[in-house]
Amino acid sequence: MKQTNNTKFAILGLLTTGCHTGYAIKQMIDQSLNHFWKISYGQIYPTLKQLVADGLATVQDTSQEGKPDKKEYFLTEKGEMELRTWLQAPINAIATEKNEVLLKLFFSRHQSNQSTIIQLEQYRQKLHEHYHTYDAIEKMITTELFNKEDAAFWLFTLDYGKRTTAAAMEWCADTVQQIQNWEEE
Amino acid sequence: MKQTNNTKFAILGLLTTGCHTGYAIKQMIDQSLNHFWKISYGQIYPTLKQLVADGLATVQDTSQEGKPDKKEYFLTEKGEMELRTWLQAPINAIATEKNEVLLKLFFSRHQSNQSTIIQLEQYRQKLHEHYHTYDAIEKMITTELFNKEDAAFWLFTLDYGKRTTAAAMEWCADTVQQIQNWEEE
DNA sequence: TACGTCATGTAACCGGTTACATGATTCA
DNA sequence: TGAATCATGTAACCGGTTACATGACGTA
Repeated sequence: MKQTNNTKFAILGLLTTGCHTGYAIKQMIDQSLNHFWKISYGQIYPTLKQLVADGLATVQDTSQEGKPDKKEYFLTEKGEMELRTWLQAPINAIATEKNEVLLKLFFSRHQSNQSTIIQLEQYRQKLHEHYHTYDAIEKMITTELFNKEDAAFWLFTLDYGKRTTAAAMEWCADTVQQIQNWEEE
Repeated sequence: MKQTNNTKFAILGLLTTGCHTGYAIKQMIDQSLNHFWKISYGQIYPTLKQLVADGLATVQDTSQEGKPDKKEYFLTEKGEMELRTWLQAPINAIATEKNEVLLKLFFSRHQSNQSTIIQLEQYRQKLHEHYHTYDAIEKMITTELFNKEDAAFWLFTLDYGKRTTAAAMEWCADTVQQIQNWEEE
């Protein structure tokens, strides 16, 4: 029994945010949803086609000046209803995120403490970069003129990213510290 | 160009923790690695077979009293080397974890604030349960006699889970609070 | 005899990425 | 003429789950 296909709803939702082409959807995902959802063209275009087939969206060929033609998709009423129904449906179990660093740490008695520390420091560095990305997106949303109603929710998702990333960074620092303390004994 | 196949290394690593059968590996994963890695039998058994084919492990049929026969796998020296090499290899980019709650929140202007709050509360409840699971595993590791060298690292991974979960729970509470404040204006 | 645990395995399916193909338009 | 951006699309592949099949052994 399958349950998810949340990607379909991600696209359904993005069609309400001013994105109406596969290309625009992809850009939006890479810019703003990147920290909790990502989709490739290999999914986007077939899904859009499917939405039309299911009567959840309509297409329309549009020619532009100075740019190639594009296909614009718009939600139908049925599509909007589908989105709202999904929004209210209870969430499934929290997905297990695969964490390569934790997996390595789990088996780290097989390597030197120094090697483990290097891994943790590298991880912290990456988390740090992520954190700054969140900051940058946050500034973009607050300064550029987006739909104000959407913006509040988008900032919430960024806050989530910042908080959990900050917690992970602290953990990194503390764990490195603890391993270093072993050495001194 | 593929990169990962970390699952192979997860199994390689688990063979050093006292697990020597596919069944035991599965149990270990469900009990202790569940929050950052999970593997189904559909991957375990074929992978074990592959490890032997690649000379990274050996098999041996063992009959037990009072239990069915089993196949015991042991790392070869080549297998141990493979594990150590992987441990020291730099981590790839941090994987994007798909978060259904954040996805819904992102589009939540399409539903009532009350519905959004319900979702967030349900999420917080699930995080809460996860937190208690971490606590339980932590107690198990500290009380039962495990390899002490392994135990320290295992506790680090649990600490990570607890800290990031705690941060997420706080975010939930604060976000609900903010949405409720809107109503009062 | 039926249930629970221990134990091994695989075929079908599915969500998703990667790599590739194509082509319009603009600008340096 | 060649690079950058805008734009659409798909076939091959892959990691992984699900559902199913099988069976030994102990215990109620």
